[in-house]
Amino acid sequence: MQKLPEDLPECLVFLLGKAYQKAHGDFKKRLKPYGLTNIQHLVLEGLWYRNGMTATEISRLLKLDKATLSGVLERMIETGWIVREPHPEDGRVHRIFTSEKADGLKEKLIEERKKANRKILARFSPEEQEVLKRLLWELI
Amino acid sequence: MQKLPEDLPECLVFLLGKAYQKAHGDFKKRLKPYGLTNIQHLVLEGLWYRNGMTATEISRLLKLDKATLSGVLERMIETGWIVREPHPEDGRVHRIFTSEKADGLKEKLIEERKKANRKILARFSPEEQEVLKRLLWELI
DNA sequence: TATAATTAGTTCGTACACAAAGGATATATT
DNA sequence: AATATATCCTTTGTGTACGAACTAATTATA
Repeated sequence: MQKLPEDLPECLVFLLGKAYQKAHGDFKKRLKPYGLTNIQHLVLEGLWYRNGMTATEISRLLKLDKATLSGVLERMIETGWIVREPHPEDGRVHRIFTSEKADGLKEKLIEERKKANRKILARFSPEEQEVLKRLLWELI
Repeated sequence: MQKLPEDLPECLVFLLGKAYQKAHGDFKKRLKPYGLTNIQHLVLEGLWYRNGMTATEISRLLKLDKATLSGVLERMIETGWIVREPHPEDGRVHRIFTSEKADGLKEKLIEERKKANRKILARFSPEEQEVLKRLLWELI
């Protein structure tokens, strides 16, 4: 990247934004052939971890805003990645399950994420990889 | 953060997203009293570095999509943070300048960014801070 | 000099982020 | 039972992010 204003390149707010922009963009391209967005992929990974969660549980687990999630889930139902079933005991709640279409692609989709991750990390030594992960994890 | 699916916590795509989410959210709160968004603040910093840039130059310098920038600049003109002047020699081009309102708050606004940055880095040792910055920088 | 290619900027469409407010249902309190 | 409170989820509004198509103006080429 070219020269930047003042000490902006020292600023984590800026650096994290651009690093995220890059990683997000790379992964986005990988998912495009599947017709999935990054967030939709993340929701699937959440459901493969624990199928049948409610929207609120998904929101908490993946730190996704519930207002945002509402629209994401709606689109994923329309495109057949997930199904929604009413909760038998609580009329407010709907439980979310992955579809057969999604489950059929599970291994491939998880592998795409891992590939994207490996590509990002490829430029670092194993020690650097661990440090970076640890520091980012501490930020969260 | 609570327990997460599979090896997702190992994934840089995910970690960067959440770290960005956090840093962005913190800074956003700081800027709220000024009526500025994060991106608008970034544009001002860019202009304080080199006033009179065109939209395309700002876009390249700060890695902002030109379609996105178009709307951002429009709102910043409406709210009086910047002014736009036609280029005397090239009819396609408009040059962007910071307003007096913006310049009057320059020191405060830059200090807010630095404070946000220091808060993020506070949990790390000086060595860790440098490593984190270097690794993120290499990603970009 | 007519035409092609390039460049600056806008507009459109889709998706996400998130604050705030609202509707529906469930539970607790009186 | 009636009211209050809490929870689940959606809707609305504003601000990005970005691909794609488009206009207008400029420059290069035949």
